[in-house]
Amino acid sequence: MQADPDDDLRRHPHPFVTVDVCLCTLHDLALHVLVQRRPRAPFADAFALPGGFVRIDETLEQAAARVLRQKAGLDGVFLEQLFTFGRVDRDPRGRVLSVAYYALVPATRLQEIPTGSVLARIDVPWTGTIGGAVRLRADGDELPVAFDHADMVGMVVQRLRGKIDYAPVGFELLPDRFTLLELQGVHEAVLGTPINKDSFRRRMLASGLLVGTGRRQRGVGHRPAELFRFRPPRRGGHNP
Amino acid sequence: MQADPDDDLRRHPHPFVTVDVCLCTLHDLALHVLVQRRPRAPFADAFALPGGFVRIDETLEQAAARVLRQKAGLDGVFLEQLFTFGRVDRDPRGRVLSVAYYALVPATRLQEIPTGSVLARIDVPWTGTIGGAVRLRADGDELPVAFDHADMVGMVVQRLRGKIDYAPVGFELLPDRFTLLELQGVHEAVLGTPINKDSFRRRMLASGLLVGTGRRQRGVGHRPAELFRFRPPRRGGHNP
DNA sequence: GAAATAGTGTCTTTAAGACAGTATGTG
DNA sequence: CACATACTGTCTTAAAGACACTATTTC
Repeated sequence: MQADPDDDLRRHPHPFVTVDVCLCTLHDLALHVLVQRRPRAPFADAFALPGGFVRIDETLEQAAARVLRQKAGLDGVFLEQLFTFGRVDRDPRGRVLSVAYYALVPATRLQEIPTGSVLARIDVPWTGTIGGAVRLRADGDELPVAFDHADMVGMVVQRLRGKIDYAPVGFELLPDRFTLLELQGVHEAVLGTPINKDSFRRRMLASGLLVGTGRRQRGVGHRPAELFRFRPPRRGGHNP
Repeated sequence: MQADPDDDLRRHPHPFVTVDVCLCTLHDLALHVLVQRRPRAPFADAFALPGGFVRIDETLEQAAARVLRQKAGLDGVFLEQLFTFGRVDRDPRGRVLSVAYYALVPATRLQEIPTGSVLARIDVPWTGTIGGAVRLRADGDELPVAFDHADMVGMVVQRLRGKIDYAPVGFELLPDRFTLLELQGVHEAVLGTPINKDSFRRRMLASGLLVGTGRRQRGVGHRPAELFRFRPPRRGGHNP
């Protein structure tokens, strides 16, 4: 941005800006996302991600956290910017940009979801990190998705797949204490492919991100596994 | 976004949106970025990335491409969205969000840079992919950087470091034909660390991204290396 | 021929995959 | 005791790093 002839655009109509939050969790070993039925046009009766306009006095991250609080009753969860969607015709009501965020929570924190909201299973029709829109299902039926939100959720899956191998995001989808097999289940659900158990074990234990609690599972019908806890790395970021 | 009480915000003042473009190239085996001296306040005489307001009828990517064309005379270069910066006080004139893009060009396409523009060397004060602001230098002197643009450039370096090992971005900084050592120089400049030559060779030749032209370097004072060309992968995205 | 980098071949090291075998809970 | 998964140890395989050696150009 700089002072130049473009400046007079400030007095012209300019785009509106919203945030949309893709709140993901793991359920039945599959990624799910929270969507809400739209009561009116556009896209009446279709399902949309929770979102809202960015206020003049809040940052984008604050706006996303506010949406999460107001529409899902959640606070203090993993929240990260995803991408800004700017197709000219993405909202038929006018020019609306959307800064998409994604949030990750363990299923234990989504026991009661607000009325009108649905936890939809994410169906990924591509492999690897190719990317593209996904389909959403509830009780086996495909849900109609509003706006470009199917692209947004698709990009979340793409981002998670690219990130889970070197950034500690898998833990965000699990409760405080978890077994190695549960963690592997998260990785497999995100990546959409089975993982070699032995090397996953070794890799995780060698990563230094896990700290064993002395405790074990109870009542599992077989030898109980040790429960681990996530230990955040010393400094932020990835430092190879 | 959805129809709810928030809708009346549409009639309230809402943020302006700009795009800023971080145009990077390689010069003297170091990453450089194009910045422009600001003639007036705010940040008068400091250096800023080229940018401009997003028009009501263009996508974000079109806006970034337009800025690149108007302010650097470039067309058809690698261009990708980076991040959207939304600090409330990032522009003292008012609430202005900025969708940052980064572009990559070979130095050969930046022979003549516009007057008022400077190709500044990027000084990275951190290692790995930790991230954070960078410093810019021209002729050894540190340049004052306007707005949050030092953070933007820092995030470009962070993104490139995370991406260069599995996505074909290194080639965008080289001319059509290049030697393996030149390609290694690009990777080393981006990563900020030396790379094992033997394994880099093997890795690159095994990647299938290079196709040898029969031609060789000329007049280099030693055995000339073969010139390679970049062959884009079959499908988009990364598919492990 | 000296200097400098290109390019080849091979040994070592490290991480992943495969798999056998033991351990320890529940029923 | 049967069963299921946890956990350990070892062999194999694949990729990276190290390094020695030959090749080819300019000066």
